[in-house]
Amino acid sequence: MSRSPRATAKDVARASGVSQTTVSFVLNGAAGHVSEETRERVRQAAHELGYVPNGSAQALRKGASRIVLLNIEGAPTGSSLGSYIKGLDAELAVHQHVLLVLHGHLSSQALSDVAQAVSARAVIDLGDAGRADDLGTDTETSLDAFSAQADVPVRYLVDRGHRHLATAMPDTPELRTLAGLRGRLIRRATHAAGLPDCPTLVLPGSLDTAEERLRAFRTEHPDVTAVLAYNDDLALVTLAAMRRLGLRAPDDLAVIGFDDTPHGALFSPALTTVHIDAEAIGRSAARGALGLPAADTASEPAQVIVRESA
Amino acid sequence: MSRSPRATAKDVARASGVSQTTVSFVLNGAAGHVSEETRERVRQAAHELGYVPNGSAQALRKGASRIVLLNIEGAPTGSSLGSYIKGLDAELAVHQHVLLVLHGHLSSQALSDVAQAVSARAVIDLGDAGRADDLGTDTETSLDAFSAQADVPVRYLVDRGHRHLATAMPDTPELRTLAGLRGRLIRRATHAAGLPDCPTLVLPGSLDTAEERLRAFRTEHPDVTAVLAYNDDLALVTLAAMRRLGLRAPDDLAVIGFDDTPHGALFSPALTTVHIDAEAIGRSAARGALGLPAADTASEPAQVIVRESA
DNA sequence: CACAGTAGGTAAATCGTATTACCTACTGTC
DNA sequence: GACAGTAGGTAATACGATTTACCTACTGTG
Repeated sequence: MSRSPRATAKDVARASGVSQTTVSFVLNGAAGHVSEETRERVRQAAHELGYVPNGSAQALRKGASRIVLLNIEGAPTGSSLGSYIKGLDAELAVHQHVLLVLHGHLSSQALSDVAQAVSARAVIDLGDAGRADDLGTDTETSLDAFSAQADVPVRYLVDRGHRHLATAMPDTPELRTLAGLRGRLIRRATHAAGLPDCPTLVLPGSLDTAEERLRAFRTEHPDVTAVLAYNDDLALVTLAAMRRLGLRAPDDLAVIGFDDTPHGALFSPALTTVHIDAEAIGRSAARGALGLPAADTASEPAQVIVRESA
Repeated sequence: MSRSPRATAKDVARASGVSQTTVSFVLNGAAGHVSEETRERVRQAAHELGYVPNGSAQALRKGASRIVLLNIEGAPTGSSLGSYIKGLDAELAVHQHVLLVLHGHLSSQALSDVAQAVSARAVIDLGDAGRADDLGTDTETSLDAFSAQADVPVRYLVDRGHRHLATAMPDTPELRTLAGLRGRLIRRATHAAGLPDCPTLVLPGSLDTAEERLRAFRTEHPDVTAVLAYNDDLALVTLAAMRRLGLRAPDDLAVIGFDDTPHGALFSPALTTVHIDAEAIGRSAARGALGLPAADTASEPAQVIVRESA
């Protein structure tokens, strides 16, 4: 079917007895006047030869490739970030683009170097929120959308009578920028709800240290009755530490996660969490990156999945 | 520092008073005779202009880009696959390559089309194991290395007196190929250990159905005393289903996971799991893809992290 | 002095595509 | 029958790098 050196536009031209120019016109549906017969002949030949345009050549000529860069700063893609990527990827695929995910930690400079190297069509930098420290501007980035629904769980907790909330944040540098953003949004939401200041419980991955930290936090902030964790993983750490300390959720302390990962339901007590339509956010981020008008289907609002822990 | 249109080799040439040919020779450290003075002058100019070679042009000329494709078939990167990617990414970065991760589900054809479109330097296809159905050939792909250490947990269980083992596999199509491979390797290991046939417990993500399935499985295979799950997530589903049925691990049924994810330690009973040096496997996969000799530092062997569940 | 060899460098072709600027019929209109 | 307009198409160039083939001193050697 396809010989070793793959067919070029010139090959297609030769096979269909026209010039390479015409091939290009036909295959790009461009303006050049070409008769319907010829169009068909060219399409045929292209199909038979298994012609796939060389992306590098296209990128060189047009100044931009069909690659969109996503920098996730080493964050794990298991949670809603995974769905986000899925949506992004799917929507890009519709428009013949591919998503290039950078899992490493890059400086802003390194990132833009890679961007140039592949002539990226667009760059989505989830580490950017940490660099540009002015959350005030309404850039409405995907990150914003990602974390914006912080007030949904806050309202839920308030409705249940909680007034002293706290956030649980990871101490790993990988997540600092993303976590920082979500933390600020939560604080903004509590403030808007007229609640007192919202202290932060910094938790490590290790259970031993977590227990330690939680104990200290409880004595320092005895009036806190509910914890909003950065994500489900951290919420589970909190619950596990509570179990060690003999505390029960939600009575001693209510815990609510973020992301609706599968693990949450398995735990005992089952984790109450916030479901975000990350896939839709990803799709809309894709449209944004490509400069397309916003999609017709908006994303569903955030939703509290009520289980046992809050 | 860097004006809008980024500097090309021609700009560097002009700035340092040489031809573009010379610039290319200097920057690639190639054979062409160039005096040390000139070299230095060119490097200076390149640095000052913030010159980054245009990857598309390079790819076009050389026939291959500095991009390596990884198809993960939509699998979540939270577990050891995440570490694998991290290692792959890091090692590739050392050699100035970038990893392009495809999260969608592509046909073999679509994959090779993308590969051509970006002139990929190499393609690593984790879905490939499912397509090429002859596990017999010793291709020693990264997948092989990935799942090869199946006999470590089997030996561990046998040492503890278990003789009737089972595997727990997901019913999601995303993971079928990877899971299938690991399942076959486990079966091969049990067979090599002279154990009786090893039935498969197919588990869904939903806890309700899981409970159902487990109950049925227990009546059908009453002699099974230990379960090797495809990964930690599935192991936790098993444990949660057991709790619902009033079963205790490890006494009623021993459960062992795969991947050593953080959640395992949080659970009660804490999950016994298999730690794989996935990052090293990733690094070596990178070297393989680039055609480099195998690294000096081999990966550590698989290791059972003994906690409570087995 | 003639001639080879080398150090230091450059012009030009090439990769595969998109696009601009042409060019050649042919048709209709007055 | 002159002239405009259009349908259908092509030649040539540019994108930015790599690489081959060449070119010009200059140096040493017999």
